[in-house]
Amino acid sequence: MIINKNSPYPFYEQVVLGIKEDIVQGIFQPGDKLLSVREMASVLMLNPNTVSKAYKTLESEGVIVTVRGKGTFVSDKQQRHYRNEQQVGKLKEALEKIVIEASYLNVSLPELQSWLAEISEGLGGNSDGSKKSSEDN
Amino acid sequence: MIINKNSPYPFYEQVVLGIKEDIVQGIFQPGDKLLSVREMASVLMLNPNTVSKAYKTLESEGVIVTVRGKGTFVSDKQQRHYRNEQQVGKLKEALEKIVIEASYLNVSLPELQSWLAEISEGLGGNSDGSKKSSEDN
Amino acid sequence: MIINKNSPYPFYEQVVLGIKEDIVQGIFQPGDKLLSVREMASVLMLNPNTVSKAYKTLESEGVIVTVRGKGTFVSDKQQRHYRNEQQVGKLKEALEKIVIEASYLNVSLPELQSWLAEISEGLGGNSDGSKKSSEDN
Amino acid sequence: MIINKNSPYPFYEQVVLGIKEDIVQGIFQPGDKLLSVREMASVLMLNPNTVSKAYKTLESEGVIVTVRGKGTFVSDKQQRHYRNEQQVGKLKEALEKIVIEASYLNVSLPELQSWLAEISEGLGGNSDGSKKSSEDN
DNA sequence: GTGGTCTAGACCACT
DNA sequence: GTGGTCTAGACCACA
Repeated sequence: MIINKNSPYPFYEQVVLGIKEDIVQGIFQPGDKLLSVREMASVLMLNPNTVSKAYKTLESEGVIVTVRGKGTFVSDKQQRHYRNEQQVGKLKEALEKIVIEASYLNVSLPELQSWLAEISEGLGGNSDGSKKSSEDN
Repeated sequence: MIINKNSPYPFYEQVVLGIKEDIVQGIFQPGDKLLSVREMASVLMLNPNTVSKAYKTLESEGVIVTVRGKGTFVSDKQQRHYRNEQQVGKLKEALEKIVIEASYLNVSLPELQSWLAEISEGLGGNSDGSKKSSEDN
Repeated sequence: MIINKNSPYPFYEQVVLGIKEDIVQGIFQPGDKLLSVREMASVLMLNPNTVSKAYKTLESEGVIVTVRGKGTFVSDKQQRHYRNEQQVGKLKEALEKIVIEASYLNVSLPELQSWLAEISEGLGGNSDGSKKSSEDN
Repeated sequence: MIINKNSPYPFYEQVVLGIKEDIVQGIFQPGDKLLSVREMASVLMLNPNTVSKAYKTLESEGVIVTVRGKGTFVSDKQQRHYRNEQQVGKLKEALEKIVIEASYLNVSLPELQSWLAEISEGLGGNSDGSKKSSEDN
């Protein structure tokens, strides 16, 4: 995971997304222990408060669970993979925004579609146990 | 155009997006005069400064042009439709974020693809003169 | 004289400058009669109020004089060519601003100097009677 | 930096220019942290919003970068020193205006040239590390 | 009438 | 602490 300090996205959101990405890719499996807030902060060169906020966000979304005195773990699949229609709505809205912006940047629909396929391919929605290398994250 | 006062997006960004959407849909044509800052503010129940900020943002993106003492107008297509690769990169990144979130919400790739098609259809990249009713905005 | 309706400069200032330019170039001589406000407005496709404001500005600077019932005339040289140190100060300040901006645009000093020479050449500070064609103004 | 509250230039533009000047003179170096919006506002006796607007303008020009929650910093030279021909055109136009006004104030070309040399000397396009005192600002 | 600038003061997100 | 957003209301320049 890399934090882009010049990104318009807040650091903590980048952490949230990065961890989700790792889980989607199967790098992290349910039950795996995450780095502690301090370790993660050290690795990413962020303020521990920032990492803490990210963990809290993930926990509120049910993605991870914190066990006092033990650490933070990736929660079970069932717990996270429920379909919140409200959030689905937001997602659709975000996609709509992208389509409008794309139109302004001369990015065609087929191009968007190919991006979509390409990204999905890259993430590899593999929910099986095959881990991917994460050396450069 | 409706401003969602509970949205996490700033009002002025919603205005920016809304106007872009109207232009993409052909409701606004190049050369058309937008509502004045005050009128728009009144219609949307926003502070004129907020609308002004949106207009300035759109102007800096080349979407509209303001003529002092006259008003604000939709600029010519040629002027806005250049392809800024940096912004295209951002767009792709945003799409990536969506794919990850989708995976989390149990939204499948085919579903995303169908959304994409559906949204594009709805906007209808019609660059001809046929205006669409704006009732459904 | 051409009014650039997309220029950041106000129309009336462009008119002021344009007339001064014509006088500097010798197209207008002391005593010459200017177009009436209405004629000038018609020629330049401007609102008469705008031209009127330009004329008033020029008159307050002593560049032209208005004779009631007769029209507006270029004033005598002596009257206009006095050296107002306050305005000279402003001029110097404006030049300073240009130098700073130039530095930001990678425009070197020699380049600025050559521009200066070139522009002066173009205007041709000819105070003799030789008129220049003004067809394209 | 001094804000002239009687100047025809907007405050925020004066701030923009003043900061650029400081950078050109080497008082501010790439990476240096600017005063916070509130501090600068306090020092200049302006409203924070006005300073904020200046900072945003500078950021949009690539002169400075803001890091959320951290502050505002002078950006790297490479990032800002690209040559935008459109802006160069504006610069030339501004110089032209000055030449015309100069002619009206009996300021000769040689005098303008000496001003130019003098100003450049004063700013001293020193890109080395030698800071200048800012007492005379 | 138009948009542009400025102020004062509030609240929020981020570090 | 930082900057970002929003409001309310004032004044000005321009057409």
